[in-house]
Amino acid sequence: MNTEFAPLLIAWQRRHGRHELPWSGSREPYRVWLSEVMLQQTQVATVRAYYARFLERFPDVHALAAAPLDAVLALWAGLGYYSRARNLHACAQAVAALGGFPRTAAELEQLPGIGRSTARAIAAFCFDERLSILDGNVKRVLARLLAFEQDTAQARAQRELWALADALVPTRAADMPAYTQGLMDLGSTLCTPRQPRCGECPVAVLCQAQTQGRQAELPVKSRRLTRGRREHWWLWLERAEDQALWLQQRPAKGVWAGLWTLPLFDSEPELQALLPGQALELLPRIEHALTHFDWVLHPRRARWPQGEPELPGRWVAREELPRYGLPAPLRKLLG
DNA sequence: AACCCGGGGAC
DNA sequence: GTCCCAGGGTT
Repeated sequence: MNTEFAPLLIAWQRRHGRHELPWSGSREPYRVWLSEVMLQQTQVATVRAYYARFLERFPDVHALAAAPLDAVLALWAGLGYYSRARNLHACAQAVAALGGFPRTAAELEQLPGIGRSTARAIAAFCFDERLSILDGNVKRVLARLLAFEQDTAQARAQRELWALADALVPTRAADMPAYTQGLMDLGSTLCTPRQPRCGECPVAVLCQAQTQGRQAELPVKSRRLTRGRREHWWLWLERAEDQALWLQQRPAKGVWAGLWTLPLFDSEPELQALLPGQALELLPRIEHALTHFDWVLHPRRARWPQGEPELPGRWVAREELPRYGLPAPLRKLLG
């Protein structure tokens, strides 16, 4: 098994793998790093447009390091997991100070926003380091290939999977890019969560799940989190003279960290208290699903005659909005 | 070890 | 609706 798997996967990747992605085949650390971070928990289809915009605006790590954090967040807005943007910026500055990206996974992993798997992906693609990634794709491929029965959410299972993954890497270092890409491509295009296409799989002959007909049962994942529910009232305040919006920046931690949003209130009376006696326009509720809770937002629209409300934030002119990072539901609300 | 962090694609 | 996604950071 150890010696048969990699050659089969590599040959398949070169012929049938994905070669048309914007970052395919790149060995430039900046481009590889940017793609890997954007692709964390985010699908290829979503990343494409963001990746192109980032490269255009920040062609290299020095351009990114020199940019204000707010400009990075504005460009990241809508992609989710905003700590990635903050860490991306901090990482760019660290790399610029170092004079370039480190060339080993161990060193890369010390940088902000680069964990074990991302560090190894960069090291494999750019520097041929013989260490395996372990993302969602690889966990699924390994669990099926080896009929790995443990709950992959458990720490012990993770440790074993890392060791198993490293035991499968190819002998020749120069094969690491194709091999690493092959793991991702296999998990993404054939060894899919549901209805895997085992008939086309290059390693079906080695696959214990395929032999046992248990593809649908593997991998085993336990964690089932209970989703909460939050409800807020959202004040859409427009200045009478020019329709400027009152926006406030979110704290550096928590949901929508660093993004700009309409003021949020825990109740309607709290919101109304800012505009005594004034009629509010009730807009349809917005239901926004996040990973850990469902968020119900009640937009209330009002005009502000002149001056400033007694709230944190600032007036933002309509034409200035593109320079601000707005969360996806607000972008939709404003149309 | 458990929890937090977005948004959307695919079914 | 549910599951998943080229995971990492914090507590």
